[in-house]
Amino acid sequence: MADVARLAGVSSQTVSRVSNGHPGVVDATRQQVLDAMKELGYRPNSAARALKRGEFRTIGVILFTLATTGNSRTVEAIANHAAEQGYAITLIPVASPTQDGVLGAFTRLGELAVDGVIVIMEVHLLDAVALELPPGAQVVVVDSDAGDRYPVVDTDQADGARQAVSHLLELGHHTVRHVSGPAESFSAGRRAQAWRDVLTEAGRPVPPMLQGDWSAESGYRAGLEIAADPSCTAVFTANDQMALGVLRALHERGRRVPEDVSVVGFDDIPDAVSYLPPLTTIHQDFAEMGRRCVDRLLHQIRGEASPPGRALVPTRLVTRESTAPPPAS
Amino acid sequence: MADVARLAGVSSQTVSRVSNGHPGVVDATRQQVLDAMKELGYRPNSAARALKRGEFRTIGVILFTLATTGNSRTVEAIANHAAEQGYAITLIPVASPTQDGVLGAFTRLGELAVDGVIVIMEVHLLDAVALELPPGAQVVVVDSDAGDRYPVVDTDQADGARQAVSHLLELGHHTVRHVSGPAESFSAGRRAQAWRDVLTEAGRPVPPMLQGDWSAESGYRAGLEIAADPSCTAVFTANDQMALGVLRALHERGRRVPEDVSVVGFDDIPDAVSYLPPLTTIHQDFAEMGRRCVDRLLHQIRGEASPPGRALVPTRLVTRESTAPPPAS
DNA sequence: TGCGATGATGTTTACGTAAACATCATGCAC
DNA sequence: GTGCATGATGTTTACGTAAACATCATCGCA
Repeated sequence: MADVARLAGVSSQTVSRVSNGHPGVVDATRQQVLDAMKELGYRPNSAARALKRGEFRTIGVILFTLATTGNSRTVEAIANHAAEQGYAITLIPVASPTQDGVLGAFTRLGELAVDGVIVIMEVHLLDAVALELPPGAQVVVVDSDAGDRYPVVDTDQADGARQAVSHLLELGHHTVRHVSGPAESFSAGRRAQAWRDVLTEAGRPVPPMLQGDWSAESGYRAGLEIAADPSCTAVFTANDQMALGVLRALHERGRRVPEDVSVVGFDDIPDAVSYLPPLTTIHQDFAEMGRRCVDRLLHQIRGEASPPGRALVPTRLVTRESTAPPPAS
Repeated sequence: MADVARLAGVSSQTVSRVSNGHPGVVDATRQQVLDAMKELGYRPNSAARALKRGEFRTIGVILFTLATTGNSRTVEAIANHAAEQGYAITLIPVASPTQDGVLGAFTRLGELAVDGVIVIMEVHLLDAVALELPPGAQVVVVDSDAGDRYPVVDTDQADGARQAVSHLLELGHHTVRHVSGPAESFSAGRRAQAWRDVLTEAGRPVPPMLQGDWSAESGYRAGLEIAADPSCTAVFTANDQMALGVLRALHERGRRVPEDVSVVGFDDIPDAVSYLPPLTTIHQDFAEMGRRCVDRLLHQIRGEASPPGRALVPTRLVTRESTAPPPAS
């Protein structure tokens, strides 16, 4: 910076003013400075900036994995929206969903250059360790059981699940089986609860729930059980990838979809339209989710009033070919 | 830090030594400092650290999208391995594969607090703009056409594609059609070239190539054309998601896989085993890829000798049920 | 016993920036 | 013409840390 100032024949403070777009610099001077910057290939040192300003213009995102489509799409949306707001995203992967893994991530996090953190993870896993945030850092939690401790940005999981199950009941199915996500997932829990609620409200029997882990493989295992149950005519899976596994199991066991069994997924990932058959599923608006996370966090960082409302991000049913009325039997 | 020093009754320099794990501090003193840190909730300020040390311990990853499975898995592997090395990952999403989008990303990048950058993108798109890196930042390019300008970490795309096509020929197929990735993708180009080479070397006809964009939807469109070509008995798609679309199209048109048509994908994403039928594909080792990217970049950052070899990350054929000998005809 | 070597700890300084304050020239009102 | 307001630019300082150097006590050995 000093070099630039010397070359432009001004003080370093004027260089600073130009580089930050402050007013009160005459055009001729500004141009001189800009020329000098260019000639010397000057880039402001972000560490020094951050030190002086007391903020990093960076948001940390802490999560277990990018392997589930929902997570990676959420992260992408967060990154895009944050970039628009002039913030960068730092990824904090947690090696494993164990205390050690989380602890390691948070130890790193404590020293990390972030103004705030978005947690895409079950909060109770955080409780296991002292949540040592960088001083002054804010937290927003995605789709989790944060209670009142942290602001939460939420998708309307329950409504989505209700739409899925209702859709199947309206088609005439007597009841619906559910392949849920992992027990520790709050989202999975809410989808399962809504499934139970709708059946109960409709006076239908609630068949045993099958437990998966979001992966297609786990869906396949659940699907084998479903295929072995001739009374089952409708399945609601907690995400699309598990639905893919269910479809495979049903196909292998000779049960046709949707003629014999209807299947509804959750997420509406781009691939779902290409499943065999194309999957009826609950569409999630990941972009909106990312936007809300970032907006909310920035509000907090700036100490502004509590962000506008706690409305849930809506979901909607997308009907494709994997659902139909039950067989006449 | 001064507060901690005061409370512990030592100098700030001793606090610094403890916080960085430097030797030469007696255990009793160290413990006092640690206690004081804990009591005051002290966290080192990473901006000041970075300023003093001249490095950020952060790697930037610049890419278009996390929506393709390959990208998100590569990023995850990079993040994990970087974390092991004490480095954080900053995501730099490029809004769109246009000059404006890339330019915007690089303008931000220029001011970003990173020691190096991993580019998961076609280099020729970077050429459109002045590649203004933070001073001293290093670059590693993934699977791209960087020529000699940047170090490249590469998967053995060509070998993978050769394995795929050879496998089909060995099963007895006369020739193989190819659904490629987007024209601007270097990886896609190499897979397509290898496909052409193998067919040519075997003295087989090279049928017209079909162009996709990595998405299942584009695979579906290509699949419809393939289904309309009764002479086609074998397809090699440049990734698994497009293979999913091809499977759907073939199924809709009543062409059985693998009895009528064999299909081979590329990537071996976890879902591929659950496709109908489970997909024969080329396995990529994304974890190894991520590791090599990070190692290579850190080598450069530290100014160490040119990293060990430029060996390609190997690929391997995973045979499942989507391939079989051609119909007797 | 004394002296140098060793190891523990303290003091000074600089990293690059931007806020706060100081200075200077210009122009306008009286 | 004088004085003062205004706007442009320069000077000083502090942000929190860690390297370099300085100091001090202790211990072993002649």
